[in-house]
Amino acid sequence: MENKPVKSSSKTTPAPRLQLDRERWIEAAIDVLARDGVAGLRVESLAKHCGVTKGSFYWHFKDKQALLEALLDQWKEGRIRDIDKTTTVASGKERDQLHYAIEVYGTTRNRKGMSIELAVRDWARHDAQAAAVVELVDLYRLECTRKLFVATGMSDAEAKSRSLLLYACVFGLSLMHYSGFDNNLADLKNRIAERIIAD
Amino acid sequence: MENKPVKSSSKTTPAPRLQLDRERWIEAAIDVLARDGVAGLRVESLAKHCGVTKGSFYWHFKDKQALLEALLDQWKEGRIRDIDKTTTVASGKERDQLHYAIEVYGTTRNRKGMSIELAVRDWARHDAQAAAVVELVDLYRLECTRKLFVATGMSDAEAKSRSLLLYACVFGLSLMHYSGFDNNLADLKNRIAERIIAD
DNA sequence: CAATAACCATACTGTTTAGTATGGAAAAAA
DNA sequence: TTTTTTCCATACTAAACAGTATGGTTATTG
Repeated sequence: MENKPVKSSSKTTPAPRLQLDRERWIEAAIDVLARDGVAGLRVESLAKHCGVTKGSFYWHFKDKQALLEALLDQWKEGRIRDIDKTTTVASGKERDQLHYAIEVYGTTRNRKGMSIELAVRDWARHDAQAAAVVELVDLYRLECTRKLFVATGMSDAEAKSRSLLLYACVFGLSLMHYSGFDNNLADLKNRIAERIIAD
Repeated sequence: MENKPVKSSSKTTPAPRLQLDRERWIEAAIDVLARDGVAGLRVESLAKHCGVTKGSFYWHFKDKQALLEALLDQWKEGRIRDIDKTTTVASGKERDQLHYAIEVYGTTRNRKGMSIELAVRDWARHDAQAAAVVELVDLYRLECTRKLFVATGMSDAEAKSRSLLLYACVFGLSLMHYSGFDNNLADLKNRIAERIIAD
């Protein structure tokens, strides 16, 4: 049926090509996920996007559900890594890092990442597995920034509320259409960041 | 093709049944929208949900697109009415009303309303028409709460940033899975609300 | 009552899916 | 080189879907 990538069934070298090709499918799927959401994830169009037919797909994956699960897993791992990287900082620089955490998600360079984020969250509204992964990632995120806030001298309760406020705001902003609200959005964002982080 | 509801084609009484039945379809569609999102809106299942067949649907609507447009229009009108009701308040009570605006969306009683909100916003990510409606509603909302913040004595720029922060937080919170983050979520929410509203 | 319009069911068409069965090419192993 | 494994194309099935054509039923109007 499906191939366990790493565990080579024969004796000598574990063929690396297997996992690479599977990764290729997942990467393409993430592209589609970012652009069209889970509802837009169709096996045949995905195969077309990869330049093959779905005969290939059903060799690498048992069914569509298997791809979705691999997708969730991939996303989870990537997020954890990214959160670690974003919230690990030298002592004393915590406040700067919190500002950075707010800004990263707003930049156009991270547009695709936010699209995936929103797609997964919408997915989680109708799928228990996706919801579980989102919850895990959210709790990890909240915990990491909580520590940063504590390091700036806040009480634990206050740090928790700030941590929650920070991510709620980041995701909420990406959900809204406010470009016409003001002609100095940079100033607005600065004020918001200050409000979230400052004492 | 399609029936213009109010404008009665004959002479005497404008039959009220026409518009009522069309409303009935739209209401059912909003139910499905809240539960399954736009992708879950299928003509036949919707008809089943109404206890009829799709023969009825295609009498009331030209096609699926016509229903979607009616849906957006209905949502827009409802939102504007609700925003007016929520942000119109006696002078001096503005701060209380801002607190109320935050709380309403969080209550379980408004769970369906928030589901629709999120469904429409996800819809807007792939559809220009929906995006335009969301932008209109967002700007209206932001403007209304901006006035409230100004009434509490803030500068215009600060009021704008608070207004944006308020709704970003409200929608962002509904997007996150944080119930396991703390065992006193009420305290967390109170702190957040204070942070958004207080000087 | 007769006739017209409003409303809906049934029975189609065509398209798009997920998934299977099978065979064939290419590479690795024997 | 022969054989096996890997990998993919082609050709199906079955179901879900949007939309149409048509006829029947109920209510409304003349």
